[in-house]
Amino acid sequence: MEKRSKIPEPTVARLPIYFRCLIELKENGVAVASSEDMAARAGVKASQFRKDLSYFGEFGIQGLGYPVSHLLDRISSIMQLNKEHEVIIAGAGNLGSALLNYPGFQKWGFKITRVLDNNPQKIGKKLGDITIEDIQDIPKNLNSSIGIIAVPASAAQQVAQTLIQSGVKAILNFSGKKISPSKDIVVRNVDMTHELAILTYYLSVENK
Amino acid sequence: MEKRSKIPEPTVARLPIYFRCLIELKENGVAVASSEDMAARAGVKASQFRKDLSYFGEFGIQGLGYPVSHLLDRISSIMQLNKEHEVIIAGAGNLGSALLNYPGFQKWGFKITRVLDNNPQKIGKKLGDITIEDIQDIPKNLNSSIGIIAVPASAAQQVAQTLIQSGVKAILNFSGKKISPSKDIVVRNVDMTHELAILTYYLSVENK
DNA sequence: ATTGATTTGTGAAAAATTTGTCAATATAGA
DNA sequence: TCTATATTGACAAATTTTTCACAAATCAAT
Repeated sequence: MEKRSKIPEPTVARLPIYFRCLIELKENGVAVASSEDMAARAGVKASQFRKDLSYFGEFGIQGLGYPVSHLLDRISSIMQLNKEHEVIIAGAGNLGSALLNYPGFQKWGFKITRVLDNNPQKIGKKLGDITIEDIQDIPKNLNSSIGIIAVPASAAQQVAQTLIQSGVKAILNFSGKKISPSKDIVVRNVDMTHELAILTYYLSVENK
Repeated sequence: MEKRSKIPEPTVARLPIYFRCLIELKENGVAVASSEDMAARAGVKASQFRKDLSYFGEFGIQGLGYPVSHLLDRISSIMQLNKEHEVIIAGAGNLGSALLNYPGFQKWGFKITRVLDNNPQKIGKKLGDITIEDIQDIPKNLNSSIGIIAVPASAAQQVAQTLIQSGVKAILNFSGKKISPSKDIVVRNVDMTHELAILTYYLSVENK
């Protein structure tokens, strides 16, 4: 595992889409799918699907198509979805709770192991099976490499630092506040307010 | 309002980032900011910031920079963030509740006016100030142009249809299921599971 | 074994997006 | 008023990403 550096990021972002399509096909008992089939399901061009895969190897059979099960295994392995990942959620508010119970996570192998907060009212309370812990008391070397920031914008940077200190290597940030980049830490930002704003922009151009 | 068609979508997606930076600058009492300042805050190159703005007009003063307040007004108006937007949430589960209380929405002028569900256990119950309504009973002509889908994947397509029938023109879809595109309806998908998968991919290439 | 119908993988072309550069222009100070 | 400094807006170049198009490969049928 060393040479697959320069994969375009749009390609990486499409892999989960393909993964989802393949699961569906497998559940439907489809054994083989052509790039046209896959592309139609995924909402992309067939040539794009083939090009995307080509960065990782050759998975198809010319004249036939792609063996669903095999391709699923391969993409699974490329994205590391063949193993379980422990995830820490920082922020036991509405969003944190929603994420804890988000059905998709478990299905894809993401297991929430801890929920943190700094509110004394919440610390010690249970959220499902999990007891909310004081974010201050978090040990240094956890083996969760993924952290989710579901705290208010004002606390985001501080929380990020804490997570990183406890060994988190990848952060999914819902706070809306940009986190100043740290070496070797991968961050993705999801900003739901931005998404709504993008919608209203397009609404206004549609009704030109 | 008619000619601003071909704006690159990455440009549109950056406007909310600029918007957020400008709010911060204004709150800090900064009157003028250069493209360098703005770009550093937004995490982009200065030339990109200027290029992005150039699609919409000229907002800066050469030798000086951009008057924060004026630029804020302009971007506000371009993105329609100078008016309030009514939003319907479909799905009164954990995610729906989280979105209802999401502090960012109100601040940017998005007002949740209705929460819908199909679960008889939930219909009639209150969620904050809002009474959960039966999604079947929704009238045809609401003046909310934005709907949020926060239901399980299996129900997503059906719910989308219902929302569209009641006048929704833009959909923010959290279900993970692709919604088959309808004419004149803008859809954006947020898939949190995909985001985690993208993180695990990058984790594995980082540790190459 | 040969033919015909498919469909992949890929190199090259096209399109889209980002970045660099600089003339034009505004401000502030002498 | 003139000069030095700063910074925009836009054009051009560079880079990235998508799309095209076709040779090579596989299968099924004769």
